[in-house]
Amino acid sequence: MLQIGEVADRVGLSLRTVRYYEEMGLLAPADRTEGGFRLYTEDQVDRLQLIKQMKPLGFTVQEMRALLHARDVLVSHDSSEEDRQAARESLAGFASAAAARIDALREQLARAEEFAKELRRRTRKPRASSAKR
Amino acid sequence: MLQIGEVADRVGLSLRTVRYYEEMGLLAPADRTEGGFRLYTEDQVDRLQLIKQMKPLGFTVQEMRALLHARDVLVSHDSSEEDRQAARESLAGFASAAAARIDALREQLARAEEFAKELRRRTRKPRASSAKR
DNA sequence: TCAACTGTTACGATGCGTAAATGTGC
DNA sequence: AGCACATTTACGCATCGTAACAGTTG
Repeated sequence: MLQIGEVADRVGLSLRTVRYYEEMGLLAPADRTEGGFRLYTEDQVDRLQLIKQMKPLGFTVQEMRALLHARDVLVSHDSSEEDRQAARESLAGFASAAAARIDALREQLARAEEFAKELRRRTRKPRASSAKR
Repeated sequence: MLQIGEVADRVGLSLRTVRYYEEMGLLAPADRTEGGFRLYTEDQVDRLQLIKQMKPLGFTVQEMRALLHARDVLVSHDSSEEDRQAARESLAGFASAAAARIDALREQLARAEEFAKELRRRTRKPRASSAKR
């Protein structure tokens, strides 16, 4: 069982963020010490990693909660086939959303590269001040 | 001279965003009508385009203001050589920051793709329920 | 007992969205 | 005169950062 500091360190999130995700219902600590310190299992560290992977794709916390719920249903061994089916559909939705966002990211990247290039161009001191433009 | 709606449309920003950037000191309208309507020049539209290009790289509004200021110094014909030099250094800093963020974006993209793939994998209904894991 | 860690609470920053009530332009 | 467009003001939201102050752990 790990304390929040260890967990945050390993996943690369701040304590605040971990607590925030808890507040938002993404993951509650498996246990607490007598004094109230949060205690986490390795599984929960994985869950946090998953969350951290989703974030850059711009999913909101609510969406992440939904996705995690679907995952939970699929992972659990005692969920009905209907639930599983719904969960799979939910995941499929997220998968295509993720694909769309990845495309957007790719476009962003391309434009950002253009921009950076332009920036470097402006940075170079013009030789003979042949003011073009 | 264009009104804010035209400008926002052409650049692809909301009115709110344009006004917000003004509030933050990124660009003031070149003029106003008698009644107070903001009026912009084509140059200002370009400036907004530039701002819009920077945003995806995660620069804060303050950073954008600094970068735009540096650009202004370089573009202006009556700025001292010291100012120009400082501006070039500032731009160089932004250029390397941009490069770093582009690298980060690229990494994000790669991980996002992994993630999406994983998501699609979970989505497929397992054939004979050979519960692996 | 001390240092390092954690707890809760709460206010702040960023970047806008979104009304509400009103005025302007053509 | 009408209707689209604009103005200011202001509150709301997501996602944390950052104290402040107190308690816990080893």
